[in-house]
Amino acid sequence: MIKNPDTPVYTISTAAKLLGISIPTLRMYEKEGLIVPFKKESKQRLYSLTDIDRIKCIRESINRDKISIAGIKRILSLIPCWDLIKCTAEDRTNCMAFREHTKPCWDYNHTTGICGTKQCRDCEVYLQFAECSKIKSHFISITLNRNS
Amino acid sequence: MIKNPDTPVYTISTAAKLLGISIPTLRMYEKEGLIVPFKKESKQRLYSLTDIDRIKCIRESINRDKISIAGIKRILSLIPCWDLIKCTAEDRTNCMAFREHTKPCWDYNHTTGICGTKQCRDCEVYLQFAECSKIKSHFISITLNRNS
DNA sequence: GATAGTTGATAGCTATAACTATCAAGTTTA
DNA sequence: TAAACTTGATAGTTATAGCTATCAACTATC
Repeated sequence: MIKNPDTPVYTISTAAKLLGISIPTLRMYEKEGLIVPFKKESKQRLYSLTDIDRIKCIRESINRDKISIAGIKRILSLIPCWDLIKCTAEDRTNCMAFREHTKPCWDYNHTTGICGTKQCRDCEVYLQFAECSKIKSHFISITLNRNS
Repeated sequence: MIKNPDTPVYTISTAAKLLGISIPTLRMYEKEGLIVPFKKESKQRLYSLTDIDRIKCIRESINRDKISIAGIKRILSLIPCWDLIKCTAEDRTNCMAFREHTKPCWDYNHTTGICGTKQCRDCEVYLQFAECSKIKSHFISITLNRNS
């Protein structure tokens, strides 16, 4: 029996039911680069429990906090991925996710560096920031744990 | 002849003309906590050249980038003010701007710590992030200059 | 002291972001 | 092999965010 919350198990229809939203909405979030569901070879999407929680968080930002999707994308683009996965200086200068601030790193097509070697869905950057509030607390720990 | 771009010189009507927007819009941005114009004793507002540029930047985020005002507020709330002005640990735990992530630090009523001693408008945190793109580049310099 | 600007506040407009319904074609499952 | 899903895509709906007009009262400026 699978208990790992990161294992993709829910089809798009069950995910939509669990969240109380429509299927096209889930596809839109994906097209906007907010989520990266698992995809079978047949292109069928599967969502994990963490995915469901991530989408709940996105919906709270949109509905309760009135943050637009473009706003969420910019916020996610601020995650210091280069620091988490320890990019080389060369990796960084070649990386659009490092230079821009329009969308999350996992919405770029990475070919070089560490990002070229793994699926963004399985990357610690994606996994670590499923919850929205983690972003600020990450910056707090970065600044406070720094030895200046 | 005054050349300092931070000196408040423009009335609200000239600021509105320079930006091509209405006066109520400028007052709304202020009410939302996006800007902190100088106020004379008579409550009359005065805007500096830096203020004008700051508002231009806000308008680009809203109109071109489709980021909502609530989204801009959350982004500005991520600025590590505690790190810039070197808050004490006690200051931080008492500070809502440190604990929350809903609006910029300069939109809180600070009474204790360093923030209780000066006007937010004159604070380096406010002055340093007049330009939107400065936020990500600040995080970049924090992470890259860290001696781990 | 009269004209032009300011203040805060309320009410109304409008463009559009977020979402859903529906489609034909393909895939899964029993 | 049929029923129930899925896929991507387009077109339509709706709530509301962002903005403006306008108000009476107050303040600046000449």
